[in-house]
Amino acid sequence: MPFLIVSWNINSIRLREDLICRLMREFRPDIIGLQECKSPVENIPTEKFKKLGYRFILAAGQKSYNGVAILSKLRIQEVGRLDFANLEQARHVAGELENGVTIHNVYVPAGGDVPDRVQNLKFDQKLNYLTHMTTWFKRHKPKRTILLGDLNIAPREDDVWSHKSLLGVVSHTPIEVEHLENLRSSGDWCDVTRQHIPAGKLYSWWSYRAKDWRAADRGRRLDHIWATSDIAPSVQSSCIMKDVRGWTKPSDHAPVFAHFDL
DNA sequence: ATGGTTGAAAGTCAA
Repeated sequence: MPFLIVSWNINSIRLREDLICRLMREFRPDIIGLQECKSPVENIPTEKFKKLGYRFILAAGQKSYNGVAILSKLRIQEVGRLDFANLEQARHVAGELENGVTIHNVYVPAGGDVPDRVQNLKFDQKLNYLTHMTTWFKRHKPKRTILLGDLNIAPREDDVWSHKSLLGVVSHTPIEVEHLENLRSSGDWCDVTRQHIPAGKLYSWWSYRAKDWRAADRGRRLDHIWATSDIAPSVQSSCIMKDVRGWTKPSDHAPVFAHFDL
């Protein structure tokens, strides 16, 4: 069964409702994992999504911050909303498709500005969040599972516009990369985007602060789609839709796509 | 070295 799955940090699901509908119309993905919905679940607009065929909606929400959702054309049953480092923040929702594939949608804490876990509580929480996730997946030994979301780490030199300039910048520091690598090995995960595009600069996020984000092109690949090694070979393709970053009133993140054929 | 923008929501806080 072929299906197209997307991960997209939407930076407000209410403000971006029409942008999500445009993505649905233009690319017709089967499943969309959203992060930074910034809305309580009861205030998430669902009518237009359902009219476009996305009848199955799972969400974890809170006021103003964080928030994740899965919008799906395929029947999906919620299997958990985990609070990995006990932060009491809506950063995870998981569901299971009828073909037995489990999808974890995660919004890893950004971690603040100072890359020091003593000076900066938010950085400490980010690393703790990754450690708790790692422990959880080691215990649960996932199979036929997809992990996607804004992981807020760009692990490789070619995942950032300048490796040298960003070594001390939260999102690309060695300790974060090490934590992400520990998470990756926790479930025998395969980064399916890099499986399909093994080399070259690749970004999913460009700051709002640049005068011309496209010309400056100072991006980072913070958004990821992973699959366990049993289903990773069934990925036909993966890409980041950079043009979406240039749509009217965009999110600062572009959506990541993966095409599976299971 | 610094400041630049956006969003939620009404203060700033977070990214």
